[in-house]
Amino acid sequence: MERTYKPQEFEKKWQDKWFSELSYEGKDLDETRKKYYLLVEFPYPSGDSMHMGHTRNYSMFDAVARLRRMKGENVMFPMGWDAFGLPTENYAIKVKRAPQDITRENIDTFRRQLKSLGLSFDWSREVNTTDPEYYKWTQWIFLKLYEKGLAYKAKKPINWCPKCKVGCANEEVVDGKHERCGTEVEQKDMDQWVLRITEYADKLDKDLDLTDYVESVKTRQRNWIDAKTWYDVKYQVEGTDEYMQVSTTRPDTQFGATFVVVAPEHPILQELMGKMPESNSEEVQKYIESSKKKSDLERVSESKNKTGAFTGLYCLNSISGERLPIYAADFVLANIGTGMVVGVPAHDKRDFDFAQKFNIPVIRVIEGPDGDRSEIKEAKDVYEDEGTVYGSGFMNGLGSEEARVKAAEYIKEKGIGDTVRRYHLQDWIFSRQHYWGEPIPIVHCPVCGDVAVPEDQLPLELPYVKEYEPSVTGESPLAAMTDWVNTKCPKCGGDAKRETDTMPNWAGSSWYFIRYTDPHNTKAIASPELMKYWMPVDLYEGGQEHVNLHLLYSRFWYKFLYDQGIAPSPEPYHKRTIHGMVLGEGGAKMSKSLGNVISPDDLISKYGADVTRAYMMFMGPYEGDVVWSAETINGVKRFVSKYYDFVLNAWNNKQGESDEAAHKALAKLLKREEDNLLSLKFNTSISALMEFYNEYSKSIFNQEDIEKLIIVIAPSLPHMSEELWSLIGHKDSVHNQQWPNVDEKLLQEETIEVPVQINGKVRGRITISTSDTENLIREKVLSDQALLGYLNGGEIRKFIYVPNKIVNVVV
RNA sequence: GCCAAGGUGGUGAAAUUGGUAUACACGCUACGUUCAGAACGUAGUCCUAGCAAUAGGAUGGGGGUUCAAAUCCCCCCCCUGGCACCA
Repeated sequence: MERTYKPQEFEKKWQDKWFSELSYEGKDLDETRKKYYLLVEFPYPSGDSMHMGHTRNYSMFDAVARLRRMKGENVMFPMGWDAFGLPTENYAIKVKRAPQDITRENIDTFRRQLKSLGLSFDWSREVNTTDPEYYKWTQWIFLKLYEKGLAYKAKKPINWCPKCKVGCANEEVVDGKHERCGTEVEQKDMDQWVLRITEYADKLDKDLDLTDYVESVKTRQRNWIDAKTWYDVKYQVEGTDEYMQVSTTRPDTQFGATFVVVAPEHPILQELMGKMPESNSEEVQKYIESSKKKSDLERVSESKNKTGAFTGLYCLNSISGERLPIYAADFVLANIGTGMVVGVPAHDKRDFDFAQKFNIPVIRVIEGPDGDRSEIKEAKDVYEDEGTVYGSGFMNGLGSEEARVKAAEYIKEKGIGDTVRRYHLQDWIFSRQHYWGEPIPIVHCPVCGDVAVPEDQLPLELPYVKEYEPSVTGESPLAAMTDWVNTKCPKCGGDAKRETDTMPNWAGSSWYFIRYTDPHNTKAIASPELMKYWMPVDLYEGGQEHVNLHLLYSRFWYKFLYDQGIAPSPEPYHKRTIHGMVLGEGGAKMSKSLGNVISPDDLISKYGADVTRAYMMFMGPYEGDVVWSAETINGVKRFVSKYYDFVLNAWNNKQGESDEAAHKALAKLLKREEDNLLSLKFNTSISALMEFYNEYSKSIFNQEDIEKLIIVIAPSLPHMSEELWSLIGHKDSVHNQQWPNVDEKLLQEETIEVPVQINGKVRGRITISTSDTENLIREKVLSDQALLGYLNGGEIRKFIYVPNKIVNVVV
């Protein structure tokens, strides 16, 4: 049969109408309705077309936005552009055009593509991180951080390509080599701006309890922060007045310490060099030289085979009083703890490996389960868990945790050390030696030092330059712009130079969700009333690649603004969920080089926006990766066009009363759609529609039910729903209709079929009334001849009836 | 090594969270429609035995709890992501 469903003939018409009437605006300060702030990660507008991943994520959440609006909520569903960054800069260098112009064109493409999917974004709130009116406030937040001492300058290593003579971003370094030329990159120390995120590390960890993120996101945030209490203790070097600042997280094992290890690059080794016996100092010097040549990768890959050098020196363990030999070894890292570690071979695998190699004794001090104190002879016996402490003086008999408390008291009392909070999370290096980012609003004055650009001079605009390549000194291309660089000091008026580093691409995305609440405000990042009304974000959906850094950075900025009395809540996002990826046919990542990229434009012109969207939802569960299949989309297309004909036929054959079964099933369908979409089960929301169609497409419906047949598909098939709505004579939009309240009575069945098991095996089913008592059901089962056959006249030991679910008879 | 999420038909996947395993869709098979293809329609499709009714088996493997396990507990295997000599 020829299908009448021709989406190309009406989708554009409805999109034009939707977007010209701005019907999807979230209404500010509307206290009559529940507000719902639905945030999807904004895209990086690359030079290629929009990705299938965007298509899928946005389609899914557009259904949620549309459903919630129909349920009467005041939904804000905004969109914008995260447009600073390297891909555009590299492309600009290649084609010798301004990134500003390229970005504008890319955004136009992306906006057109999003609109051609019929996504109901609130375009009146569009933001663009590269717009000076936007980054004015990014710079303003930076100055606030600077003012509060949370932005500071420090020498930090950057990746330096000696061949191209440029600094490169981490993303440009693949396997230790510069992506562009294949040369091995070096580390070069440069003055850089750093944000003191570690100041917020404990809050960022603890306040995860205030949120409703999916558990895996919380875990990943916690692991990334990895906050630990360290115990730094001073050990005197025997025969000298030098002290070693040794660090551990397990002071409960201190009495098992049999040696001390220093990272080879640690400066204390040079200080001790003169005190070492000559043969030892030579050996240590040689060891330091050789380990300098090793890359990080080599260090790790050799981890099984420990290396090191004995200094010939000993120190006194100030907790146990033991005399410990001091070694230099590169399995200890200079930047972890104090770079000096106590070796406890019985309770640390690495220490054990080292002790074996250098014939150092192994002393056990923590009991295993059931009081196990057996000797540690092999690597597999090493006991790293906690337990009762023995052979440890003042800590004897305590559990590991209590022992640590005791140890902390002890070292503080004796004045030999202290506890320190340390994190895996490092302070955030905020400088980039690139052009396409927000200029850092600082002026370097030879008299006054670093001076903040006054607020009324913001935005500090990025000037157009001729060359976008980083300069041969490793500085940003802005350094060559002498007109721009040379300025006056805002404080003393003397000659001064501007900071030429720019901000990382994480900057603009760290607060965009705030700007959406009040995107055109020229006086503040957003008005307090609007922030208070809309924040926090109710649901933030995004990719797992942003779960570590972006989430942490944006929570950090938001918490900082909260502490300044600007942001209205301690956390920016109430809930955070993660989508899966769309993979190419066969399961490989879609990429230009593999040639397996599917363009949303092609799909929309071939199948229409609704089929594309519904297919994206149907492919698989939201959190999982899905594999593109050209064949499967036909199934969805088939269903969508059949449903279109079904509604039109139902309209032509409509009666005063719907078939009772169909009427009830429709009520259930509305409930299922609502439940599925709100719990992000997009795939089953589409199957539910298919099931209903398969069962009731030949049924008779009345006018009211036909309208519901159209409303129920409005969230997931918005164009077709709108078209059908107008075809049956409505002038207003289906998307402005109320989502029907379902009569609970229609969801209840009076009679149902329940399976009957004999000894756990299904042997038949009986029809019961939902109000039947257990006794009545027992009678029904025992009077069923077919079921009696299975009982074999045996004695009934147990009769189980789970109301409305199942009967099990145990014989 | 550690952390996280998984493993269900030929394929993508469902399973009201302990209650009829495999819904829905793809693919495949047969028949029909069609000049042909595409598209469409009807029927079938977890495995084994049987013409059939039916019986037995099956959710990575093994054990356990329970009237009842894909789901809960213990051990093992495999795939995917992240972190990684973090003391």
